[in-house]
Amino acid sequence: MAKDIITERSEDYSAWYNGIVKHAGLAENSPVKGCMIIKPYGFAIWEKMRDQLDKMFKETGHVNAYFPLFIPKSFLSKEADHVEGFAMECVVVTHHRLMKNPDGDGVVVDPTAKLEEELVVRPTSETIIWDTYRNWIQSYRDLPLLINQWANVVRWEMKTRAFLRTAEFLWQEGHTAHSTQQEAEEETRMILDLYAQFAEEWMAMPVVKGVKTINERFAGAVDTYTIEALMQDGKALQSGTSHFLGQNFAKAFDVRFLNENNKEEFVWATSWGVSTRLMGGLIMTHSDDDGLVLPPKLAPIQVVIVPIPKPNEVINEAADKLVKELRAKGISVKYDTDKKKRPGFKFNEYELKGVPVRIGIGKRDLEKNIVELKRRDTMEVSQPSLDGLADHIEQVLEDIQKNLLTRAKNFRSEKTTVVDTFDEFKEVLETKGGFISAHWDGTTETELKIKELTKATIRCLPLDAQEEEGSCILTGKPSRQRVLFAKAY
RNA sequence: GCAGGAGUAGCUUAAUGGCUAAGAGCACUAGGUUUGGGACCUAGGGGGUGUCAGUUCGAGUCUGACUUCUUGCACCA
Repeated sequence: MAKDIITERSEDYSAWYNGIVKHAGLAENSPVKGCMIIKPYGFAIWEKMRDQLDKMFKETGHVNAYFPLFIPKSFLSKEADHVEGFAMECVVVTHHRLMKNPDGDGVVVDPTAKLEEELVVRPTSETIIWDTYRNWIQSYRDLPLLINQWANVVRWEMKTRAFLRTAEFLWQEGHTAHSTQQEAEEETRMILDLYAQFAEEWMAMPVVKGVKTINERFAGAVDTYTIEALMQDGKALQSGTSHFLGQNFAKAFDVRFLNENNKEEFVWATSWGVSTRLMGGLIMTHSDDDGLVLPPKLAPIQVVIVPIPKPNEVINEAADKLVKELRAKGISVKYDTDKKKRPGFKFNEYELKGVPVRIGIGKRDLEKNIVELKRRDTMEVSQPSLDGLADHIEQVLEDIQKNLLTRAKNFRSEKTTVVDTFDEFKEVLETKGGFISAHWDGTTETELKIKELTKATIRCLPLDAQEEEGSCILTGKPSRQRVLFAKAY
């Protein structure tokens, strides 16, 4: 049991989360506030996410490119809403040289090396990209332009938490240009579906697809779509966003094209992204008091084989055969032959790291032609036969993947409450948490008032919401559909 | 950013302002004995207490600034 190492969830959820990040070897703090070092095991998980998403982007016609980290300060001022949204958290480069401190040790900024134009470290790349697209787009024949980039961005946040909100984070940002509004809107929605599919099929993290309110939408967007997930502590996590940008950036950066009728038009744009924040979502969707729990599709090690009590010729033979068979199926497997560590230690360590399936092989097992199999999601132990074991393990991995999603869906259902009065709303929020489905009169004023009174925000207007006459829980004004409230990360 | 709390070895932590030996457990190294859920024995190595400055005969213990983490608030993708 890892309970001596990690604080239990019920005791202190934040401490538990930090404990997982630290003790599962995902990340650690850096000397700079809000920045983190992603360690090899954590990065391996991110790589799996990245590779799959990258594949999905390419399958839908996108290509990768890379735009620079530094953006001329003046670019940020071109789209009014966009500036306002990001101005508060931009890191600015003002000088390009250090010098020996004339008054003592160390180095100081050389005051004579001031930059002509200050540079902003990208908080997102719309501005540099649209400045570039102006030159790339002349005709409808140049469209659509479907580009993605994998990059780091910096947003100087006041309050940071590993993966969930860091000053620097890794993400992908797609930036597309289209000749019609409809096509751009379809792109926005297509990517939203892609994100949702990824979240559910790969992360086993159920999400609600929806539209953001005006108040919550991306600075510079016409519409922001979101996938919202529910964490175990009842708080929501915005896990990915896809924006229909209209012609806002095209106008700000003067990106026009000649259409088929030889008429000049501004192009239509989208942008969309998911980040290392997904790692936080992954942790808080599945993990438990024994450590990380990973869905097999994202686990760097899917199966670990532990010789009991230690490797010997007979056990090695059985293990090597199994390793070979599993690898042939594309399953990543580790045979832990470390003689210094006893089985019990290894069991705990791999449970802490979230390895989905553990196989224990001992002399007694081999005599009976079985092994010991323990699955991480349920902690169930079984004794499958050595015959057809690789097939069996493959099945178990699929089952774990499925079970994690089902479990998370059930949790979300239990934690989604429909309320019709403000008293109920507050009651549920305090005692139960989770998503609250309620009527809202559609005004920013009411939204902000509810936030002020309860700390809950409107996570989204779910896309699958039924039209339903009702009255706003706060003002009693008429409403046509329920929206989803929650306290959020 | 504001208000509280905290920073001692890789981790968890001990040490009324006082003998320039900052103690331990885990981890690490060597050897040995063990081995079906975090083994045990023996012998080792590692820290000058987040950083800088100050008070003091004397600072891990007190003061200030800075820095990082953390809780709450504010802010925010």
